[in-house]
Amino acid sequence: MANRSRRKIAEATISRLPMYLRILLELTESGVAGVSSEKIAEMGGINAAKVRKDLSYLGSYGTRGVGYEVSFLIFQIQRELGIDHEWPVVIVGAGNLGQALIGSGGFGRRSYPIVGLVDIDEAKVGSLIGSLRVGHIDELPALIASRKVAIGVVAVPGEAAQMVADRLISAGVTSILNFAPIPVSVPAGITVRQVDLACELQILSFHEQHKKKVVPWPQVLPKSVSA
Amino acid sequence: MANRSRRKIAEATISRLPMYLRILLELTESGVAGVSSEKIAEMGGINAAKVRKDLSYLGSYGTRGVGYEVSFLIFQIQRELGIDHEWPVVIVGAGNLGQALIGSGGFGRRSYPIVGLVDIDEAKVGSLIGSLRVGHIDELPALIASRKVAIGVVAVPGEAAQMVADRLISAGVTSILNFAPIPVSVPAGITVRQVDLACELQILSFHEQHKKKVVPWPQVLPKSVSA
DNA sequence: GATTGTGAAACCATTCACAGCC
DNA sequence: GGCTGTGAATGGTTTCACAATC
Repeated sequence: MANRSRRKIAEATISRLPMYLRILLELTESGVAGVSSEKIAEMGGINAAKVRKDLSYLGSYGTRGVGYEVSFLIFQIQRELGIDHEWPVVIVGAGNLGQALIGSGGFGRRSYPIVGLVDIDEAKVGSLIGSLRVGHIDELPALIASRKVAIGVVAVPGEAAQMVADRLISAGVTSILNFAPIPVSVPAGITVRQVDLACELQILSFHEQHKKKVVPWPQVLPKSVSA
Repeated sequence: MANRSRRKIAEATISRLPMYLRILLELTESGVAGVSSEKIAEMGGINAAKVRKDLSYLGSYGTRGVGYEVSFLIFQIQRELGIDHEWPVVIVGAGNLGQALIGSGGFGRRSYPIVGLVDIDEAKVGSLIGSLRVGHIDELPALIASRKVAIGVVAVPGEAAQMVADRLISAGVTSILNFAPIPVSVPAGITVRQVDLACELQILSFHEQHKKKVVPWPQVLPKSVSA
């Protein structure tokens, strides 16, 4: 409630909010109640001034001379990220990747219940993965409408990605998380995020190569957060 | 050979090189030989001036009035990314995610052969995943030395990530791609990239939430590339 | 006429440094 | 004394706009 129409949060800050949230949840689980920007910075591998500036976008929720209250910050970040309520998601593609996303638990736990898993392959339809029954892709419109799904996850091979995205959108989804290596195009108003696992490897080998040639040894590259 | 000690490539540019490579490979497969910055920009969902500036870091390989030669650009980008030769990788963790990374093919194909898959769980050791035998984590040092592995992939639950990273590093790896939701800390000289699948979802729900409240409809958010 | 390559301008993000507060 | 919050300084990225080239 406090911060409706505060100054606009910088895009770079938004991309770090999930990291802060992860760190704070970790602290909470270890029973820590208060934390300084210095400590958060160290845990995240970034600089303390950045932490303070980022957190100040949420509002002035720290106490000078003391630090931040962990549980209160968690609440504020969750609210900002839109996860003070749940976001049911549908996964298209019951292959290895789809299964990994379900199995990893990172999705279902905390705010993103997986309410449907569908595939185009008749052979997979009806089988069970974890406690989820694999549905047919034709069930998408009904599923999305009945469970009020806003976010669809594309976990299919590249060739099928555009088709799947189109079907998700026409079924009513307004955001897409795409794990296929081919970007999909979408009409205005639909948000897409593209995750390419191999791309991360390429950036890594770039640095690896140049480490050897340019800076022989003691260089600390910042840890990077995806996106 | 042409561009040793050209001006330093911007970090933001590096993060887009994998995208350009993907686009160019796609073009090549459709038999297209020449391309303009405009076309690349359109396919990547970005602005043409950015494409030109990015590509100019590699050298002046375009022809004014004409455009770029696809195959030559591919060669240059691959060289810059360090994938004119192969980078053998080891994956630690034979769970769903490890299997998905192997199965997706995006790794093994093109320059990153998976030369080892190990797990700490004795029950999994010895089983076959695709054509790979699952090894025991104790085999890491031998594997890394004999196959000259520089990059290790961490695909284990968060609790185990730091331990796995430490073992990879002491076995001789100098870069780590971490899929566990907990960042690992490493000594200077070791490069880490952190990929958090749930983090992408959180950013998506942030935009989803604010789309409704702030910008009601026609807004095109740029597609984003992970990292 | 078309398209690149690149200075210069505009914009955004990070870091510094310190006043303000506990 | 310790730590936050934030203006100001710095550094990096994107976009513009146009001369150079084919």
